[in-house]
Amino acid sequence: MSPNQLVKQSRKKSAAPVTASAKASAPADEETRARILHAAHRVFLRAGTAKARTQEIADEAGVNKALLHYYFGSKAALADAVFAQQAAQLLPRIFGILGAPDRSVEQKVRAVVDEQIGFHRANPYLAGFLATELHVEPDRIKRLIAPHGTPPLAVLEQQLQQAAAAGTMRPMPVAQFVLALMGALMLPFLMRPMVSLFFNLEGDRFDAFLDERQELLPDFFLAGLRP
Amino acid sequence: MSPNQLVKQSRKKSAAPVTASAKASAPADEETRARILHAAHRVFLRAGTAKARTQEIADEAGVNKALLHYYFGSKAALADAVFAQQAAQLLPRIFGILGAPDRSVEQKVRAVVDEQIGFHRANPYLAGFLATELHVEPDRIKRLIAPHGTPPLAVLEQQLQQAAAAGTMRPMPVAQFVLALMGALMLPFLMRPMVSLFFNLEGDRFDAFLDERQELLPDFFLAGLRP
DNA sequence: TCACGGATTAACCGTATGGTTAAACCATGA
DNA sequence: TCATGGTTTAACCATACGGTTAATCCGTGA
Repeated sequence: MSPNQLVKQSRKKSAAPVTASAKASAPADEETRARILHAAHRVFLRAGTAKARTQEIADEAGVNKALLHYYFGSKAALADAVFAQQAAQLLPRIFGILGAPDRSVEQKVRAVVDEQIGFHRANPYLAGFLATELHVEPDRIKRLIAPHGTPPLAVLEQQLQQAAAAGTMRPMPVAQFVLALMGALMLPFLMRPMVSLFFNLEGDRFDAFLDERQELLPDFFLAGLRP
Repeated sequence: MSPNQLVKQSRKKSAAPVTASAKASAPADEETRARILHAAHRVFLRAGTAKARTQEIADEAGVNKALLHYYFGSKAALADAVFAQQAAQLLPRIFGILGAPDRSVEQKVRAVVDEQIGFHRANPYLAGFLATELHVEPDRIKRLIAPHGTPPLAVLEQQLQQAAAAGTMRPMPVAQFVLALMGALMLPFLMRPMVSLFFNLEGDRFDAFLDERQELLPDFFLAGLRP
């Protein structure tokens, strides 16, 4: 599943300068657009779209504030673009691994734990940003993310069902299992300040905690699946 | 652990009307203060403190906007009060159950699953609110929540260590286990719109999913602990 | 070389918002 | 009954903010 498959095509009218000039894709300066999007990404992820200020984005992009509107039409539209981009960066990683047709359940669990811990370590604001935006504007995701033809986890579902039927695994609906696994992986990032405070994981210790987690979680979750 | 033990005492100067009149607790109308706090609670939890408007809180409390400042001094202070109150409502439930001295690990896991699913069902915005606020203002929790003398999970930690030493359980640090469990319990609420969309859990189906979850998670997590 | 048009900017605008002020209200007790 | 002081309000204020406008810049093709 490529990221673009997830995102509803929306470039249809990305706020052209009043006169709806054609030439939809790649106008002269696609690079400026990207620079703005990048700046918006940084600012929005840190502050959340509600607290973020367009001026700050413009500054960080090194352009005039009016240019944001020239390219994206409004703060909300820009926020939509960033949200869609971030969701489309996270979800395929999860579904791509867990939904793969050619790996065992065990391989998938080990792979997704490694991948996700690495990913959120490298993008520590992403999970919190998504949770924030989902909370503040719950309907946006329906507007922006396209439903997919076949459920992306159909293969994993079959694997779990067959193993359950064969008696080699505890019966467990995919959704229940995947959401347990993802919750365990994401919560430390979603509530990092609280987690750090209560489990004494400030600074370096948080990293050590993640190393240990990467080690322990796969076996733990696979053990949970044993009958 | 009572809720109040968690919250740093802060009433010391709750923005009295300039003349710092003594009479700290229960001035004439403690009830108005409570009504404002209640309204703030409702508005902040739905919208997050950044998007929430003081006017809306005043309306919902049936008072003039100036009264918010009379009682709480500023929007930020009011937000602090709500945040502290909400954190102090969630955390003792978890630590109270998991840290209890007189229950087995199995009893604790079963109890906390029941309790938390019920609690978040009844307070569906709380988890998202906490995540949002932690993300947007990561330092607030250190300012508002007092560190506790003895770690609240010391007993559980001992139980896990003893069971590991006896070979009846897989070795598992408390933090790793508790954060896996809490993540599994809270993620559906933290990212409900996304979860609902991708696992087809709109409306009633979400409730059914929670019922099923309440049934499955205890055994699943206890199985994960088996050696 | 110059006209065209997209890209970019400085300056501006209306308003929503958090916060303040001065006055009115009202219960209490002297 | 009236002075006191905590409580509440209507009206007001400053400004931060998202958005708009009109002009300028500048590469390109005729």
